[in-house]
Amino acid sequence: MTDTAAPADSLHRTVLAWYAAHARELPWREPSAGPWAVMVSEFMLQQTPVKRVLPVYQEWMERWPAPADLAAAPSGEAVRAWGRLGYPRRALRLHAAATAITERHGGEVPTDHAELLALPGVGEYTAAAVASFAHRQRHAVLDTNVRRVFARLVDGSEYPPTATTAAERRTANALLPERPETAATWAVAVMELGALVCTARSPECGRCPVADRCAWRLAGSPPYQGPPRKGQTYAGTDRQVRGKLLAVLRAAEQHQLVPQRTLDAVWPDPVQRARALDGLVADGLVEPVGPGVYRLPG
DNA sequence: CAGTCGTGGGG
DNA sequence: TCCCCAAGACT
Repeated sequence: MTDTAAPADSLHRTVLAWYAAHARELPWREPSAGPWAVMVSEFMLQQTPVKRVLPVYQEWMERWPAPADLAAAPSGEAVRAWGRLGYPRRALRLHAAATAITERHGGEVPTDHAELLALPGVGEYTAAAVASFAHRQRHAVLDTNVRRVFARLVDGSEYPPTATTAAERRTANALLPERPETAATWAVAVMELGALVCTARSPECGRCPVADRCAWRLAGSPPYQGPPRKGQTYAGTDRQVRGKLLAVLRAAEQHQLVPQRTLDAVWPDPVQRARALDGLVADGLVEPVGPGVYRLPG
């Protein structure tokens, strides 16, 4: 045997061949893309589609080609450059991760999974993704795409459970090729299959290389039966107000101060407005400079 | 562990 | 139009 146990071997070959033929060309997958590039892309891709990440990613890497470059900039500049990607705390965490990498790891993105996990903004998924994609290590990489593919292919369910379970980790590990290099390509290949073919809403099973062995299809594609999946409410919430406030602050020049009344214009309810602004300050996304004057953190 | 945290595009 | 959801992390 080479890398894989017999039953999974055919599955590996099939998915890897599909990936070789259909993988998207993305900048963080180029041979020139190092661990930092992979890490930046992973932060930006948390809950944000590839298409919207691309332009911001390109500018970001030109401006801050290494962790030390970002660490040397004010955190507010990271928030500004983040633009409208959403969840701007990710920008703050990426800046904090760059600082930690610079201070604790000599400016090199760590290779060790536990050290990656210890970085701000790096959870189970991102640690495994960087270790796998950038450092070519053998890790189960469980993101929403992979979980959905395995739910269908292996478990016969249309959707995975709400939170990642031990059973899912066992499945992912059991299917992981032995050879690290193969495992790393397998991880990104399964993810790509979920992103392009085995999608959440309308999977294109006619184009799926493993449709013939998909447990969900073989069961007749039964509709999801679990508990109703949580819808994300947004309109009228603090999140929307925070977004509007931060948009105003991003639009200001770096050293320009924004007066309270400018912020007051974004939302009619003063109570909610104040709560949202306080939250942004507490999160470190906004810096109060003086009485009624704000800016992005310098 | 369920809630919170942005934003925009496609069905 | 409205609703879903997109390479999650943190509390």
